[in-house]
Amino acid sequence: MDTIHTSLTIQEAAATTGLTVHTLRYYERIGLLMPIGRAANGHRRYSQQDINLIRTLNRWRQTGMSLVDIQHYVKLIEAGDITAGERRAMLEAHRETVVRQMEELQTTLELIDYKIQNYTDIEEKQEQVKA
Amino acid sequence: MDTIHTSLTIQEAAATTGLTVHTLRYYERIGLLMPIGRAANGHRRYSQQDINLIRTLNRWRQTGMSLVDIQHYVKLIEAGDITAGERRAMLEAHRETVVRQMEELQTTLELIDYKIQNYTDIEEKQEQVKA
DNA sequence: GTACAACTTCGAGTTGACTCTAAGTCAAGA
DNA sequence: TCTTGACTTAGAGTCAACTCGAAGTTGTAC
Repeated sequence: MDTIHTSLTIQEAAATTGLTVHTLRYYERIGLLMPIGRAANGHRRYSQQDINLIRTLNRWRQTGMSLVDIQHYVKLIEAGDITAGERRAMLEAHRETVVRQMEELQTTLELIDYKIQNYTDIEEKQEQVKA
Repeated sequence: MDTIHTSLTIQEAAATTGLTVHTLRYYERIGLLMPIGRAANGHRRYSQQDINLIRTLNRWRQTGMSLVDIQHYVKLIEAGDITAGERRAMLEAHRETVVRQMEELQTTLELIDYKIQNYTDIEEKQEQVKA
């Protein structure tokens, strides 16, 4: 049966978000996700909105925001538009850390390229000796 | 006494590398750093070469290379020029992960800016209501 | 000569973020 | 009906990377 589902099971949610079912339940348990809707049998059903939120939170996670801070961010969302200013402030702070990370990665990239060149030179010298 | 020291104490090494003295000793203990030279009293003395290596390893760390992989990298350095090819391979692999991280950060940056704009719009609407 | 601070080792404890297990419920298929 | 497999909860276990504490040594400052 190819149900046109507007909501996803936990397996499907895991598949589309790249998290595991364990992690999805864990996130909900620690209050990082608002309680997810349930089917008649008690099983979780993830709405498209849930999925979008999870994708967003996952981006914050993967760029170094802690679970505690993300928790706070979600609380702000739940509290409604009145918290828009505070949410903006959080994102502006996170923006700074993202920019700093990019700078560090850029510097590291240059170091890597420099060292790769060094190692390549050494390898070429070794080839010459053999020849 | 302003000694012109060519080598640094563990405190000084911590200060210039941004690591803690605990972490410096920990790194040495797990074999991530080759044994550091000692003064007559048994205290560690970090040479400029040690400091340079620590700075480099710290870059690999802060861009996501695991301690186990860094350990391996240091072993290769200790083994000399013969390992240049393997070191180059490691750095080429790490280069890939660094580039991927940068891409992810860039995407996240765009999402952050989009959301900051959203929140700013909401805040402006709230100002209008008050006025 | 004794207090003090900085060092030493070794092992234990902590933190953040999962990850897994046990025990149980429930619906669909053979 | 019985098995199978996905789901549920609560709590325990794991892992990487530190981080700290205890007990002891040493070198300068008063």
